[in-house]
Amino acid sequence: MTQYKSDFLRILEERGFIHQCSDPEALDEAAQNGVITAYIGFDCTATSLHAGSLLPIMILYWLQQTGHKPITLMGGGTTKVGDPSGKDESRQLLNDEQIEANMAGIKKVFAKLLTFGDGPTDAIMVNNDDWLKELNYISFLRDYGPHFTINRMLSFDSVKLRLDREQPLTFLEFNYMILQAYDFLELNRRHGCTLQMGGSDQWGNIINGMELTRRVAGNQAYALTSPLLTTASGAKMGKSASGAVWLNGDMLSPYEFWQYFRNTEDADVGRFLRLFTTLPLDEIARLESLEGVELNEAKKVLATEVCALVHSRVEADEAAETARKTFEEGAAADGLPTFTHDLGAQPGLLTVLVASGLASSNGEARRHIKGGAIKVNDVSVSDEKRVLSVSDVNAEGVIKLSFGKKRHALLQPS
RNA sequence: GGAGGAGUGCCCGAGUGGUUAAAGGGGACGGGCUGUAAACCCGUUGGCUAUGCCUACGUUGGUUCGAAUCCAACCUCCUCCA
Repeated sequence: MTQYKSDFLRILEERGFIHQCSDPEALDEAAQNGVITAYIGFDCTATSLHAGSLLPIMILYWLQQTGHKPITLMGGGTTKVGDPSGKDESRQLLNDEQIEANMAGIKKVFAKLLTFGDGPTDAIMVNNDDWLKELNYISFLRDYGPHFTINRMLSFDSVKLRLDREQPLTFLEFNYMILQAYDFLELNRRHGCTLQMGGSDQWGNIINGMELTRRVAGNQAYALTSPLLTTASGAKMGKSASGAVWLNGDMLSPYEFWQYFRNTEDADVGRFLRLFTTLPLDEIARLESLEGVELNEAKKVLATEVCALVHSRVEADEAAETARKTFEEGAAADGLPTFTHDLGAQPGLLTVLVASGLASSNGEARRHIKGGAIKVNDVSVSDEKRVLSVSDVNAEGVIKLSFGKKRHALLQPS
């Protein structure tokens, strides 16, 4: 491993963010001698990013913390075309208003970790639609087509894999590479951006952009990728029982977000602490050396720290406290997901479970009751005809519903 | 343009006239064991106003008492030929 001299690369290296880097020595040099401007591209297909995007966001965080300028590139233009990589169902195409709304939602998370503004190291958010929509096919081909050889494009893993497996690769997809490369060039021209970062699966695309920038603009540029993030047991990052692990509070409560990280597998604790928190490395080393039950303490620290970064310190502490009451005291902590329901008509448990979001249909609720997964005020229920009434309301004025050991909701009588 | 093959539930994949809401596996969820972990074992894995009804095997029609299964057209993909 290279011994990096710049703060930026040294920190990324120490914390496990680096998978590949195009010219480490030169980039290290550049990062020492001045401000580098770097970008990462993000999808804007939803109003929030999810946990899978946390890793690139943290890279941008460290970039800015070490005195450089982050650019968050929103793929507004590419979103309009639709991502072709999903084979059968082509993603629904979004219109300008939706994309606009999504970008606004996503920016809320960036704003928690990055400082935006006009200063030399302030972050900026740009939308590739700004330049992609202006492109003229013929002049684009003439200006940039000569810089890409099919021979070379065919040699990229992303392409080779598809061809080897005899899966179709459409011309549209094939062109994505070029559009992405063009983004890099455009950012270089507009903002002096010299580094693109991304997941290891983006390596080929990034290299293309780097070379295009060098050929057309004559500027040295760099590529840096991070490892593809999966849990120790191989699952993709960012899915939980209740769906995607959104970063925005209005999509997923801080408490549920906290729970996601609290449930990290043992084998991932150290890695995640390095990647997703800003704790000093010696502190992390201490935490990950804990064993058995004690490691749970490290998981709580992990959950609270990540939650504090993405939401706020106050919300993180509240989430930790809610979890403590719920799991360590078995109480009905008021920070649990809460919903209101009328008890006047003595609603059936099935209906209420669906209303709470713990089950998505009566049938599912029924199965869960049969499977012994449902509790009302911590008492198992086996009767699917069970009805709720005011007599079920506990001393705190709510009814606690549980699905399994981990998911709870409070019913507030209305 | 010609000749063949394929399209099944979240995914992979069996089924080739009724007993099929559809084998098996994966994933996911729940239970057990634990530490709100992993591994392992067990269970569940269309919907509903529910001894019944509705939706579902690429799409639309047809044959039949009855179709995922047979027929026709169409759509999509793959292979070979031109």
